[in-house]
Amino acid sequence: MKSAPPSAFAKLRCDKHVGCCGFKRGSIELPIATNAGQFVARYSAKGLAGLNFPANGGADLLAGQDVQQRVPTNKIPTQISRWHQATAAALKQVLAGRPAKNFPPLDLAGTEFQKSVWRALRKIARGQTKSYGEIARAIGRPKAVRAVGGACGANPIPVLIPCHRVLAANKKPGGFSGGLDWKRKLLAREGIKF
DNA sequence: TCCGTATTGAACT
DNA sequence: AGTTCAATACGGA
Repeated sequence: MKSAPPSAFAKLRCDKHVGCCGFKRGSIELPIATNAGQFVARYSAKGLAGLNFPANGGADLLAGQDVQQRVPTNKIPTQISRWHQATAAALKQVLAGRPAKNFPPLDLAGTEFQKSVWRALRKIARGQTKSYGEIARAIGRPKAVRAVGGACGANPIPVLIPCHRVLAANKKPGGFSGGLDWKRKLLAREGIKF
């Protein structure tokens, strides 16, 4: 038996109108089945633009207001399929506590400040942690400590951009957009105790 | 402009 | 060891 085709979930977001298939303005969402549930990846024409944790009651991301149209599997651009394979592989590696490689290109939408924070987050290796203050110093804004927390919370691609590796200065867990259980789980998989 | 925040460190019980 | 508090940068409304 073949696995279920992603077409049941693949949908096209379009800023313009129904039938806009150029993928220049819209984005497409694809599921990733893991042993921790079904994640949903969102792609723009430039790369991976978002990653959502498994929704408890169902795929809430797919119910977004701006979803205009389902996309048959064979209409998914081969480039996005390729990115999606890389995303799925990288996600599963991180969930297994292993370093991820072969990232898809990331299309990060945010302010310059947020993007600089996210860049700093990507430099935290598997199994290591940093504090919000350390991130603030790393980007040359030593006093923007709380703002770093805000940028972490606005991280559109959790897990792959490892915001879970940021703890408070006193080694308390801080917060996590996907819920602290996820943060603890991810850190535990990397052998980090706190 | 005002408000909330995934902070921090010091000064207190 | 827990609590309170001010300083602080940023982003959304």
